Amino acid sequence: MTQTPSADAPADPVGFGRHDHASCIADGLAEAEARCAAKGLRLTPVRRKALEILLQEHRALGAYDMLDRLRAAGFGSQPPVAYRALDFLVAGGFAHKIECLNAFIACAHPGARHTPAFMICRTCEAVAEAQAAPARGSLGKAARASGFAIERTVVEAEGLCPACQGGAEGGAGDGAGA
Amino acid sequence: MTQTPSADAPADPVGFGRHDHASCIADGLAEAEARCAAKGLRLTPVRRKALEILLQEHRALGAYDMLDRLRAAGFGSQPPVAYRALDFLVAGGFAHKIECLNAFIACAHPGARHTPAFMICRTCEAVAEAQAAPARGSLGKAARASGFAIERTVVEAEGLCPACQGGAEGGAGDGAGA
DNA sequence: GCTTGTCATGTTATCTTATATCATTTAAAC
DNA sequence: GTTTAAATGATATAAGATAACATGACAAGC
Ligand SMILES: [Zn+2]
Ligand SMILES: [Zn+2]
Ligand SMILES: [Zn+2]
Ligand SMILES: [Zn+2]
Repeated sequence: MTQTPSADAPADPVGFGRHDHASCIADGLAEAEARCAAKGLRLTPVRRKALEILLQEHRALGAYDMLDRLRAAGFGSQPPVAYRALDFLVAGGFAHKIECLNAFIACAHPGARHTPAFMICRTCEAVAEAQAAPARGSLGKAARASGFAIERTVVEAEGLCPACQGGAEGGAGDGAGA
Repeated sequence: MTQTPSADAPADPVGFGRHDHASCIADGLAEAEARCAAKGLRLTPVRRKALEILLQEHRALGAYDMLDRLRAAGFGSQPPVAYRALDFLVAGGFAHKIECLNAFIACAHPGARHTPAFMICRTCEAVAEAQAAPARGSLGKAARASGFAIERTVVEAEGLCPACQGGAEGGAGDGAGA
């Protein structure tokens, strides 16, 4: 990674808009290799390939899509192959699961401890990862008021990415963003 | 409902702690009947029963759990029976889907237009619904910065409810709530 | 070198969640 | 009463996920 986002930095939603995507992939893989080496984790061929597949696109891939691609790359072809690789990547913080899609995406801020939030375009399926601080807003207020101890948060927003708002698919150019 | 929460009201997470649960059910059903009558929706027997089943507990029920109970109540026994009833309830705002559980729960604030947030206890599975304003916090900031138009948000927090924090299951009494 | 323990992979089977489709019934609209 | 739309019944299948067990790779210890 060429940047090291701090936990408090405003979100940097790569994924919408142009960027040097080749370096997304290269940086992501390099970062993963370095972190695995540092932490004693084993980035085996199938795990590395799974991460590379996720990094190739800024959208979420279902486990069976992943399985198809792993099979095409010469790895095993049974569901556990994909799920095990994905479990490793998620556990290590190299990928996230998008709950409302039952699908997986490479982490855009690896290395930093963070609570991700996702913006998911319902038209082109692009997904951008932002930083959330849900425990600081109204959710945190409700949790404190009721005595609930938050351990993990899922924050996902469905809507339209900039590129998909021009056409006939949306209508609400401003919408809930306010 | 005996209360009419405004969109800005701080969350009122019924579900943890004691309350008059009989009125949860009665009020929920009455509210649904009134709203269906007002909006021309048809709260058929199976839909009404499904809502009653959801209202009976402050936790999320899987579609197949729902199907079992509907079957026990004399309704059809095939998956679409449960999914159609649940789809109706969700579309009408009488229930919500908890994405990280693939399960459904009765809405605790029916009538009010709201963006729900859920606190889910990983031990006792209790679920409390609070109000979220994710578009106002860091997610909204990221959306505005990138031009993303939010249409729907999923906000779910996993953790420990007050009752489950005493025992050996947690440890982090303060934790991410801050 | 061989044993042993650990982790990863290969494979089979099964389970859970969800939807497509078509026939039939019911209820509203005219 | 006929038309029309919505809801239900029923069959089949798709999609997502895990349990269980056998096999293989590899390093530590002897
Ligand atoms: Zn990129
Ligand atoms: Zn991330
Ligand atoms: Zn109650
Ligand atoms: Zn609600």
